[in-house]
Amino acid sequence: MGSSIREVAREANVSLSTVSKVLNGTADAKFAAATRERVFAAARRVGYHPNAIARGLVRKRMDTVGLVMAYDQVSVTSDPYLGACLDGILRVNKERRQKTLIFTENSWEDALDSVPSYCDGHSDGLMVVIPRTNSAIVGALKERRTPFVLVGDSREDDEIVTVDADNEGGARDAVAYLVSLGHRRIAAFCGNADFASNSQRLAGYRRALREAGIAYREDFVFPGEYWADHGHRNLCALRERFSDRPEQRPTAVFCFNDGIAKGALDAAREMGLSVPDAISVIGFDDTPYAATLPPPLTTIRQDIAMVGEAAARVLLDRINGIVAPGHRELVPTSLVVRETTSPPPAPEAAANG
Amino acid sequence: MGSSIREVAREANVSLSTVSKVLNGTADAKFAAATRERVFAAARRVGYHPNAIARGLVRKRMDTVGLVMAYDQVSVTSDPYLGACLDGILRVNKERRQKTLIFTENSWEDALDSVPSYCDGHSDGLMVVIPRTNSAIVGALKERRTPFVLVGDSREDDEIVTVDADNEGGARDAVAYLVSLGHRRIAAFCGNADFASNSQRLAGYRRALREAGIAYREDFVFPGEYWADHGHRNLCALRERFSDRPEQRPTAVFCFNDGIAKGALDAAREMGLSVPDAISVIGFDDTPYAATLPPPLTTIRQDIAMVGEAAARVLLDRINGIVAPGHRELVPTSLVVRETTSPPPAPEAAANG
DNA sequence: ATAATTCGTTAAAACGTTTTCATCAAGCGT
DNA sequence: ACGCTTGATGAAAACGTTTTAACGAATTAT
Repeated sequence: MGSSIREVAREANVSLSTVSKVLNGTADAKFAAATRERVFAAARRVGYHPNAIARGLVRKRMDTVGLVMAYDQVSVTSDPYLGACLDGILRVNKERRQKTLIFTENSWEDALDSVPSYCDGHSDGLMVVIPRTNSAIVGALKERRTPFVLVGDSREDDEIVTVDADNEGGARDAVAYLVSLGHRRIAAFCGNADFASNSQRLAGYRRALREAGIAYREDFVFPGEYWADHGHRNLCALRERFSDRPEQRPTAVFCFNDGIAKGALDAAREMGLSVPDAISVIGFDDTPYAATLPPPLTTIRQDIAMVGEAAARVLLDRINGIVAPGHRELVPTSLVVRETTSPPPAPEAAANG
Repeated sequence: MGSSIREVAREANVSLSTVSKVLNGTADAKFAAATRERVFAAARRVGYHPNAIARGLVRKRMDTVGLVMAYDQVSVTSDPYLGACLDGILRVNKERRQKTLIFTENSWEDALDSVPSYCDGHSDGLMVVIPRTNSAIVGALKERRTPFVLVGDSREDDEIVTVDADNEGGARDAVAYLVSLGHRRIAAFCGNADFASNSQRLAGYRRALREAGIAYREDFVFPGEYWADHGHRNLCALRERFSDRPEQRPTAVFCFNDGIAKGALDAAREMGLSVPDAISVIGFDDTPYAATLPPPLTTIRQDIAMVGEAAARVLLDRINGIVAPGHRELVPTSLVVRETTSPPPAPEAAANG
């Protein structure tokens, strides 16, 4: 807008290329101090600032990265994951002088249709926040040249780069902590099967058991969704399932998120089951309300803003060729011990001791 | 990226311009059905999608609008205003097929330096979320050609367009409601003087008094900031100021936001002053916690997501020349009556009746 | 004194589109 | 038959930069 490089050139009595090179500090060409001064002065005089589009066209760089989010109803206020992620992304993009372009869709089908538009050269790369296992969109993205990273997914694929919280590691830590307290029979209350996080948390659960030399039991694993009522329902189901053989009953349950844990806590209270004395409960996410539950929830904290930061950083490195395809970045989680976990009840402790 | 219009032209055996016109459905030129079919087929075959940058360069339109936010610490998660606003903006931009470009800054000084970059042609227009009265940035924006709207400001200026909640109207409604309950002596607990909302809420306060034929009294207006402790402090100051003439004491207080109201409520409780029996309190914003305060707060609701929607809509209309400079859009507020307001205590009622 | 190098600068191509204007053939009215 | 419109297409300019390759002049080396 405003004034073009032409006016600067005319004003400074030099050629277009001279203006461009002086202003960009191009290394290969050295100009006389007088010339440079003249160019600078002219540029200032006419209020020149380069047009990003023209520059982008030739440079094939817009210093802009795209953020693709597709939820049923995208809302950064109502979805704490998106909000935190966005915060992290904005933070590093600002620091690295990148503009952030936002694409929101109501569904992944919509997103699939929009892939060509994401890859139209406007963004130098894409961050795709995609908590569900969704192959169609990934396939479509692979076919285009625009580099991208998957956020909230950590599938193993030599061609793509992913950034995610270390769901498997976190789950492993959760279960290992229960084991360290003396628990041997640990149930798992799963989330939605089509969420990438779900399979990873399940993998972490199995790994912890394996590391502890505890056999994996199908009947300790309860499918569900990432909602409180599934936690409630599954604790009931668990009590029901082992009603005839209480000595077989799990003494602890690893809930795949804090919502499920909350539901389980509610159910326990209703059944008169004391937590953690009768049964230990551990969650995942460390959502804000985890600390305020009765009792305050032991859980695994994942810092989503940090995931956002990592995503932005990795994408930029990918664009610049520093990170190669196949890179998987995991943001560490941490165990937050509160009041829903304790050693298993006495009979169990005796059996173990 | 991918394939350019050239390949399509070659593939379809037509000229560049033919491809462009057929694909864009340019009205002025009519092509033979066979030709069009050939072009479409070729485009599909080579997976052609136009390069947004090249197109933008000639069209001078990127179908992209910029969002400028500068807070001490920009965070859409921690600042409910930004988050809600962003939600609204994203909603209408998606609907209107606009990309949203986000610029965050740590301060308005930084933003001032970045104005040229905001106006580099990358965005067709800007939404500037600027709650404080800040003339420097507005002046800088005015000097450039990029159209912009101010969000969270409603200054009167023939050259600029603004979008904001109707702070003045809401404040007027708040005070008018107190008047309708029978109050005649109504105090005002103000927010930060440099916030645009503050002067408008003050104006609304004065207008309501004027409309009710009540004289404006300097000693009823308490300066402060948009924080709870200022509400606390000011209620104490109010009691102190009128300790020697209780019959002159305000019977109600209009707090310029819910935080201030919360502080006032706390102070009243500490002083053993019953709300609303001894004194009525009304807030502004209807923040989520307003309904959970003891007692639940009567307040003015402002729907910030709607402000965001209006901002996006108005900016687009401005870009398209539908809205002219000088336009001021006010998003209506609404009174939410809860339990902190009632008619003034008996002596006052007797004096009035 | 001539060739080779360096220095400071510029002309022109390129980036991938859209758009303006020109072209050519065919149909049409007179 | 002749100019005039209409219909279908293409050539070339434009958008505002960056970049490549080249230029002439001045300096240095031979």
